[in-house]
Amino acid sequence: MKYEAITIKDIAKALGLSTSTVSRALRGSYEISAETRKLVLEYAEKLNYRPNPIALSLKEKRSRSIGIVVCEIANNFFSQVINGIESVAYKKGYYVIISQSHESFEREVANTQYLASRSVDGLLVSLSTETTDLSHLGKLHEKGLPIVYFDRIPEEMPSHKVIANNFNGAYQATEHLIRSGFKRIAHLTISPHLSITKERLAGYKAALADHHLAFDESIVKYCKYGGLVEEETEEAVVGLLSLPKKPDAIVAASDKLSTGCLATLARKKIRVPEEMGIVGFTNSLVTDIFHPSLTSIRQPAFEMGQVAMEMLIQLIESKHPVSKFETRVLNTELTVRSSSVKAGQAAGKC
Amino acid sequence: MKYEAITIKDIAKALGLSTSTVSRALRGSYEISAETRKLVLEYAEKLNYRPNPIALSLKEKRSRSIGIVVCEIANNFFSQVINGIESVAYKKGYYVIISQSHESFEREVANTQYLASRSVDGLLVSLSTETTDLSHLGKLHEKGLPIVYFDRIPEEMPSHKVIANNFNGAYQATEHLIRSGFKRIAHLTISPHLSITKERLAGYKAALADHHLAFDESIVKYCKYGGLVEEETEEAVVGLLSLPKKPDAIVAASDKLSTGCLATLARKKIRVPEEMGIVGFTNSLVTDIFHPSLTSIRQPAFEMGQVAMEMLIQLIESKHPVSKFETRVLNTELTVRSSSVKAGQAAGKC
DNA sequence: ATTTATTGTGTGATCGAAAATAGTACTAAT
DNA sequence: ATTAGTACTATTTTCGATCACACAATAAAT
Repeated sequence: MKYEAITIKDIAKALGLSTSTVSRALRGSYEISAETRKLVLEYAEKLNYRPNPIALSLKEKRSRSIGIVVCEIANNFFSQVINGIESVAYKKGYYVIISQSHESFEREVANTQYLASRSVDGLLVSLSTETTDLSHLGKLHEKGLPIVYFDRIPEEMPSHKVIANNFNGAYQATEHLIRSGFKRIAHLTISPHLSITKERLAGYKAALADHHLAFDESIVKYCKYGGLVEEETEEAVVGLLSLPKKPDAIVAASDKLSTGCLATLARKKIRVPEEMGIVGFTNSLVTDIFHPSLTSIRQPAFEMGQVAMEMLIQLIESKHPVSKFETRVLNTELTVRSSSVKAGQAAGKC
Repeated sequence: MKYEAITIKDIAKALGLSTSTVSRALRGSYEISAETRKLVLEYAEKLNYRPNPIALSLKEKRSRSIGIVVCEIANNFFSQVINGIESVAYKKGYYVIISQSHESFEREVANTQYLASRSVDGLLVSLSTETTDLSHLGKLHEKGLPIVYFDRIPEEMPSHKVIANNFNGAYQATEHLIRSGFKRIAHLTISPHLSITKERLAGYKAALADHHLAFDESIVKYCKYGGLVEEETEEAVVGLLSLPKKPDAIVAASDKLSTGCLATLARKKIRVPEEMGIVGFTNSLVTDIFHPSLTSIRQPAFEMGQVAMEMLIQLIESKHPVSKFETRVLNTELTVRSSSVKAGQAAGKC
């Protein structure tokens, strides 16, 4: 059972022309007579002819499609990034193939290989939490496949990159909690080797230092799968709660960690923000209707997707091999809601 | 700048063999001597040879990949369905290409055309709200492309289909509100011609009828884009609130409608459930931490994806054209939380 | 009348892999 | 000695589209 499309041969045979004449007529080549062109175009239109992209890919070694590799699409941040990518791709006539690694290194490798061999013209990649070995991407880069990294980037790879200002985001979050009167602020974050983890941790530390609070490694909790596994978040939060010197606030470094944290605290009947303040990195659209509403650091996800796609197109369409690479840093945005402001305490004041 | 992979020709040249010998050796054909086979396999292994899927697709008119067409991936329900699809596809060695229509008929047509011409072996489709003309799908079906529809299905198209028991879901939701003491229950739903809208509306009506409540068309609000456009939901809810005979509860028919409804009520300072009860169709994982926590009808999204993919594989791998089609109906699940239960009122009793 | 442009169209190679077909070389059977 | 059979390997075609090149027909220039 297979779908059979109309080919250039069918048209050629039907009109008694050669395939190359038909091809040229369809592409509007100047060397074809107006009559023949009209004949071919009308017939092609009637039969709803579409050139076979597979054959074109094979011939031209390009496909006008690009591949996306992310850990999960069931995630506000990534699905918004993808929408940004698509908005630019659609305008420029590129098709987008989305694949998920589910935070598995093996799946990430399989996906990048598949996409590359499928003649995508370029890749947009955000690393899985498991990824430390980058050779699968290094090899593709060496072979000249354009790659732009976003969000979770490999520091040492020479390529265009787009990230949020994670340092600033975490700094803002932490400082906001300090100014709201919290004294012992924990950090709930992802796998320690990810770029975003390091950047956010650095911002968190800097804010503590600038406000003369001691950094305490014991209240930094790393969730290997960034909240993808629910129990992991619960365990981390419970771990914080059972410390002898309990924290009074948490900076959560991702969407799932923020919601997982809120949910765990609710189950444990910890009142937020009275007993525990929270600021979360999240791109959820429903932070308003959380209980309590969640003070959040929002990343410019849609914009990140747009910028990444624009950079990728620039690489793809560049006539010369590009060797000067750029890292774009986009600003985050703090929105104060109830989860970080105790009653009677005005936020923002010192 | 293009990625160059190793081909069968490179191997043939390097080893002084013909391409067909290499091809057969790689495929383990019996007619190749053990020595030659070993030589080729080892060399191919060393160079990390991978057959070019584009060339294979062109030759064999199949690609071991399938296409998904949904309106939006930034949606709990659909991203969970996709995960279900992927879980089966991965096991069976199929690749998955995801595309979004963003509720636009035009994009849906473009996506299906593109996927078909890219030699996907089959399609998994959930219609956009704009779609009424089905000829793009009809043509592909006639040409023998296997298609399985899920969730938003075209009733008249002969094909396998998977849906949730939308009638029952809406019936349960409505009946639960009635039993919780609500007297005038509105219905907030999607575009009227979608299958899910009709099924849910029928369930809603049936529950009203069975409990001797009158059906009132004026408190059924249709949101053309199903909540994709925020203002639309707000407008619908405000419309309900400004009626002379205001409803005291709402059954919301989708994820975005449920959260949009909660958010609008919060902004308007309407207390839920005291002034307005809500039950929402949603697959959100964070219904617990909504304020108030949201009584929900959950659809078996992951399972729906699995079933759809299994059905599609069955169509693809069938030796004979399939003409007997099946519609699988999966059960929904009602979880009672605070948004539908007034203080002092036990839910579930009559 | 012959040569030279110009214009329009056909032939065949190409992309990568697979397979139908065609050899070749050798052994075994008659 | 001739033929049949076996065990390999090579040649060529195929998939759909494009393009370099070849060539034919006509018109214009000599």
